Amino acid sequence: MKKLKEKSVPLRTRGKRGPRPRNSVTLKMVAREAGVSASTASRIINRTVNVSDELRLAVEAAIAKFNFRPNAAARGLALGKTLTIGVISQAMDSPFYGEGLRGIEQRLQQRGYAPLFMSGNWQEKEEIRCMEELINRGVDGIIMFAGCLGDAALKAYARKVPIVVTGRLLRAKGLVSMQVDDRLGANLAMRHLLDLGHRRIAFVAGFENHPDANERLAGYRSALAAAGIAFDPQLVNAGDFHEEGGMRAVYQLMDSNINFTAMFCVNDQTAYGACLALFRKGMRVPDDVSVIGFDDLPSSTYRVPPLTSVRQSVQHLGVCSAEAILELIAGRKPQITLPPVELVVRESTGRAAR
Amino acid sequence: MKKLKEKSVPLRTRGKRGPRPRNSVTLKMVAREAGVSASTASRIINRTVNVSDELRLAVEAAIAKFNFRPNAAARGLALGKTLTIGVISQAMDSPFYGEGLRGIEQRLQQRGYAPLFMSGNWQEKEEIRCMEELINRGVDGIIMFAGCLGDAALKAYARKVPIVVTGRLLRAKGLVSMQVDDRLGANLAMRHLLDLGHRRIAFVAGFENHPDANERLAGYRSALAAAGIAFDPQLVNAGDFHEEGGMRAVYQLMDSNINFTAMFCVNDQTAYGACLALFRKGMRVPDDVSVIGFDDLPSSTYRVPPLTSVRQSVQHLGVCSAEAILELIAGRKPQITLPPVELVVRESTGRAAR
DNA sequence: CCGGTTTCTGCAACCGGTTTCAGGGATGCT
DNA sequence: AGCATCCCTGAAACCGGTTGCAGAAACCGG
Repeated sequence: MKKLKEKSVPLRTRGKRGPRPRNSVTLKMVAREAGVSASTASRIINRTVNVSDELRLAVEAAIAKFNFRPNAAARGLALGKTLTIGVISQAMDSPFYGEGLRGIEQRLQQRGYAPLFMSGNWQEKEEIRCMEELINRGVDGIIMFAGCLGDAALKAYARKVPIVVTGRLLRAKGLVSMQVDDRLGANLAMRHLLDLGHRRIAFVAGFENHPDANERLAGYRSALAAAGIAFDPQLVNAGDFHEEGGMRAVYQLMDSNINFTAMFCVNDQTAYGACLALFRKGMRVPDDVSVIGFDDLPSSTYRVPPLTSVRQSVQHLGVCSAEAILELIAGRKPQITLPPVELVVRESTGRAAR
Repeated sequence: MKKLKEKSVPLRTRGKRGPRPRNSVTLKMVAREAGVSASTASRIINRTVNVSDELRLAVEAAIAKFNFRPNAAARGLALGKTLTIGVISQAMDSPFYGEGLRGIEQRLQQRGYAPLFMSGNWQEKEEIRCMEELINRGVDGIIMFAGCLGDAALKAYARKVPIVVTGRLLRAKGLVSMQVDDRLGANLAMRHLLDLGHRRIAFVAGFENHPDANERLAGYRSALAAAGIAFDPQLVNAGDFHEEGGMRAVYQLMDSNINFTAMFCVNDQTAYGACLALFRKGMRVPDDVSVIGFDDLPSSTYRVPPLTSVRQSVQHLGVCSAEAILELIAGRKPQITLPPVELVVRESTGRAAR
């Protein structure tokens, strides 16, 4: 039975193995066509070393002829990198995240990277799942776009893969964080309302422990203090960063007969909800109540009336975070400066009524 | 100088090659820990064959101990599949696409697949770039979510990789298409306006050669015909599926002193623009002009006033297309039925004024 | 007690690239 | 001419998994 003493006989004669699902134009085929070895072809493609013009042209011709494009998985395996960046956001259909994701995609594409998006749906557990999945897939870096994962967990992950996180400030090795100046933005908004003569200004907050939300609340309070107006807790309502939260806040204020002539909302979506609730209650914006948001989403330009907001260019934030993760991967210290927040005055704010 | 006649001496003793960027827990390490070979470990992980309970437990323990997760690139290379689906849309920050993408992501995730999103920005050239890039990356299938790539090119790609395309109907091998019933939707919208007594109904169209847009226009015309109203080309204006197009249409109509009491817009974003332009012109919605959209984007619920629209559940369309691509990959014939379009009456439409 | 199955396991080929190393040819210098 | 250098190029190891094949062990009946 042991007829083969020579066990290392090559099995190449064996029939084709699995199905070959991809229409594979391989490097070898290109090399053979050009009359060179695979190594040389690879070197020409990656411009690793100089080769004679003759061979270069031959290989380039073969590539063009076959329309060859190197297999990304194989290259990723060999190089230990995938040219893919994992991006964790909360929901793709949120206008806020959509804009940021667009910025990320745009910048990454310019550098030959592709984003792999995953959504955490505002749940820490889901975010962890995303993290693990992205790491398995061998992404070269991860952008955590305004997530709710704890700082400690994030730091732990940062030891396995470069991470950029937005919406909070955090220092750790292999991690870069960036946050817009929420407090300044809130101050701009409040100063605008105060300048218009408003004194009873309501604030619709976000989730309790959300860093951005807290900073904006802090800005609200400091602006009031600077204007010599006492802080009235009745004027502050919890929201959820969505339209529903804005609506609930308005109903609550009005049902409690709390007086106010202006509302500062933690983000634009909240402001949209507030506007709708005011409309339902028969109040006109801005004649009866001024409303101001935060983020300046693209759609805010087209609201009726167009919404006054604090612009933070979420798209630009996306671009910057993409830039940062690439720098981090390259082993450099990212030196990113976010554009300043600015007030965009439109038609949802006006002089105080009384 | 030729001291080695034996050229096939293994080079394993050579120092570590490239940097090893990933925190690599490899299959081999797990296998060694469990006291088995890599093959056995692989078989246990994939449940390819039965192995003794003893070994199974040992391997499982080792996996847990190291928190091992197989490298996706390597597995993809070996298997010829990547558990990744390419998704081409036009822009991530569009509420329309955002919703669809969310549906796709949701469904794919349940099946262990991950979506790789790329945006074509409404340009055929970009879509081609996306296609090529996705194919290079070895995605197992591609979902083309309402793109503008030509039918012929699409069919050609379908021979290389399974494709699902939405927004048009197309028959080809390895390709599945799905389209909502635009004509019926347009009919529903028009019947609603006609029932409210409107006779001069403007239509804001989309791009010229866009299948969805054309179908909706056809529905507009057929509904008019059914009601015995002559088609007036003056009432039809070109749009761009965005707010700007809706605004331009309103300005054009009013500057030309063309009479109308209602507007049917090719999609919700166009309707948003129309509402804003009407507001600027001092017209009230719905008292002076009724406005109806198409898509029923989530934000339409929160417009002031809330927008009447034709619901097509873009998210569900996303879910269905994800379902279809998975079926296609599995070699089955997808049998998908889209939910019917339906009219959602809100407050932007009312009885005709005169 | 022995040959024939059946079940399990390991070796090594393979996926498609990248990269090290060594060898050959051309060139430079004495 | 002789020898060290430098530049190119190809063979083969390697990335981290999967899997065909065959050998070993366990099981079975006669």
